[in-house]
Amino acid sequence: MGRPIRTRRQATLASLAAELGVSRTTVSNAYNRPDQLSPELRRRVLETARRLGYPGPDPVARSLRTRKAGAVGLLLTENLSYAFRDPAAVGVLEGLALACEDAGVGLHLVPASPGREDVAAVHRAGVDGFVVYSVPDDDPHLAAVLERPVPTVIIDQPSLEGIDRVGPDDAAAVGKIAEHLVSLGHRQVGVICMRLARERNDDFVSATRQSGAHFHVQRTRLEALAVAFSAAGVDWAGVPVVERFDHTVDDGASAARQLLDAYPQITAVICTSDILALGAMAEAERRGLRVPQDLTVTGFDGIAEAERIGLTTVHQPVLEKGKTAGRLLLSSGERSAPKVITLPTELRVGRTSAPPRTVEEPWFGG
Amino acid sequence: MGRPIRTRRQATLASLAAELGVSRTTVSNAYNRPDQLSPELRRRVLETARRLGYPGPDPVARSLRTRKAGAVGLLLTENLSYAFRDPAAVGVLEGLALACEDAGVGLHLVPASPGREDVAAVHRAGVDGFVVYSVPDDDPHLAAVLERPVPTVIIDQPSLEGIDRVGPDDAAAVGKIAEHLVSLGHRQVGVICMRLARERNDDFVSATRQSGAHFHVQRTRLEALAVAFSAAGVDWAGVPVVERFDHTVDDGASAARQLLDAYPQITAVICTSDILALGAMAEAERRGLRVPQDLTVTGFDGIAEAERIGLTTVHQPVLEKGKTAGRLLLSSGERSAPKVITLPTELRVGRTSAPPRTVEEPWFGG
DNA sequence: ACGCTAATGGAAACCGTTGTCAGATTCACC
DNA sequence: GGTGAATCTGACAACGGTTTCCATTAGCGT
Repeated sequence: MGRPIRTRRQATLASLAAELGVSRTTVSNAYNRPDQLSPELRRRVLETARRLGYPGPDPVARSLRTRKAGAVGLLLTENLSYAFRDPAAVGVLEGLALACEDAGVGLHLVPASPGREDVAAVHRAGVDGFVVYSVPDDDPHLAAVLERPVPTVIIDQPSLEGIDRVGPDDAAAVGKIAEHLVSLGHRQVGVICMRLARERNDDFVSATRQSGAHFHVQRTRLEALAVAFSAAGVDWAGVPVVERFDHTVDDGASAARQLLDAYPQITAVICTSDILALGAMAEAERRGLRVPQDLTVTGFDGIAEAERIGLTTVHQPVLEKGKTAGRLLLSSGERSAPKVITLPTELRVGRTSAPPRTVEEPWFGG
Repeated sequence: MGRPIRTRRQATLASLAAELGVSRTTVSNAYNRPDQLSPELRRRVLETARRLGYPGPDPVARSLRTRKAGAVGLLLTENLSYAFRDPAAVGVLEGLALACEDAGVGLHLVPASPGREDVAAVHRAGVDGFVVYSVPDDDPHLAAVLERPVPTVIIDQPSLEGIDRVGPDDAAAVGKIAEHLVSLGHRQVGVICMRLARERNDDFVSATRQSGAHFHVQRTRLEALAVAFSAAGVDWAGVPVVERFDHTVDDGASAARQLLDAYPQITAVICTSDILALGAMAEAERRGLRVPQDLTVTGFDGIAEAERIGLTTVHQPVLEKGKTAGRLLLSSGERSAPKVITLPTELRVGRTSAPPRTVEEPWFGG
């Protein structure tokens, strides 16, 4: 047996029909509408197809004719590794893939080349719709997607007029963390966050860069922290924020180092992701700080590893996020009003947060 | 501004040409060959396109004509979550995605519906090639892929005639683990492995099931273990092997429980993945066994979390695996002989393996 | 003025299907 | 053997582009 040898020219539906002495319609029906022709003929068609090495109707031609690509596009952040190394992002991906699988459609990862502003890939993608996840709000790829005449759902992005959207209640979630820390007595805190814009800045973050951040989630979280701490009487302008462009445990560690070197009095490190928090914990250990006795560390996302080590974090339903987006997109038939879906988050207090050292004595000056 | 309102019928290249009073060729050239028409005319074309809300040439029609889909298909195991929850699999995915990004082509995840034997998705995928990863060797989807007249690369699969293949030197890798354990003095070992076939079996594995496993990697690893331990004088038939269909930390834990309940004398648990090993460690802790003093645990894959906790494991270059497969596929121009690429692995001894308790005394009865 | 070359735009074939609709064939049944 | 119903089949027109020649025009040196 073995696979058919691919000689010169591929067989087509037409050539198959000619070989059989039937019309193209009949061959097409043999594949797509078995009830439209006799079982006997169908058997003959399929057998001849096998003999001729005809692989069945060409998917592209079919798509053109039916105006259905059978796939949805996913536009991810420029840096793919960023997405794949973050379990939270992978969770979204998984949820989306599951929704697609349920619907029997493919998931097409659009190659959004980082360097060149090559939007062509967006134009080249044969898809019936797009999901856009975690790209900066000024990304040209996003603009290109919006120009395509197909339904689109955005995840974790600022609202766009007329576009479906799904995201967690980020502000509320961050509020829970802040409230937790404030109630524990922390007043000297530092923040480690992910990239805020497309330009690299592995350093402390100025106020203007904070408020001008192009990554919606990060901006929202920082703003919510500012609000919550200000409300608790902490001067937000005095709270150091360290940014890291790449999103790895090592970067979290180096950020923590930078933060604690400059502000040793800090009692709590707030990280805007669990991955960064893992790094912060490693750095704490490296410098002999006990967590949580000497230093409180919090994360964000609620990834599995965080749970295993007991990280205090805010859990968000990443799988649901992807699934919901997928379902929203795939169900977008003749819906009228665009939908906005907000998913719940949950504070999970672990073993990495405790009152600050200086508060160990019950009375402290106020 | 806002996005163009999609009234009745989409503009097409033809309608745009008519509006402009030029030929379709010219409009097409405006997009694809700017050097073929005057800048002035091109500007006019593009501007009119914007005005009419023409989103540029239809990708599907283009693909049909050019016979290039601009995407490669990825056929994953039936159960998507299985793939996404395993950092090793995600690493492969990442590598593949990176290779695709470099080449500017999309990555199309084929929805291989678990239940129904719905091979149609494979036929429906408009792609220029396929990568097949971690599917059982009797999977109908795999057969369907091989029937498509496009190049294919398989990862971690048994060799197929005429098909490019990339995989780690699994047998050698396992040999290193076995050798390590044997040299530490372990003779009473147990094994925890992933699913061996498409039918669920969350239980001990018979010899026939072992040798008849349809997942190539798992079968290879078990066989290599058998060889290595037999060579060391251990009767492989007496070594218990527990299988888990799902691939989660919890499943690893439950497998370890089942194993240790039945064989408390075991001194080392060999897991065929790090994820399972993490579960085994959790179970050891639960029953008060110290690792490695009371129990040695080893994994496989070398995922990041394993490294962080110091798991003894075999590291395989998962990212490279995906990248290599992608490059192989995308470079398959007029190559003659199919290539087989074997990637190196490396034993990483961590803090979870040590000599067995009973060997603490230098002399022990033989 | 004249021919030659380069630049520019156009006509038509083709990519491989699907879907519609009308016509052909078969068939059971009276 | 006639008749209508049921079942198949075939012709043809899209689907929305790309690409290979060709034709025209413009530029230019002499």
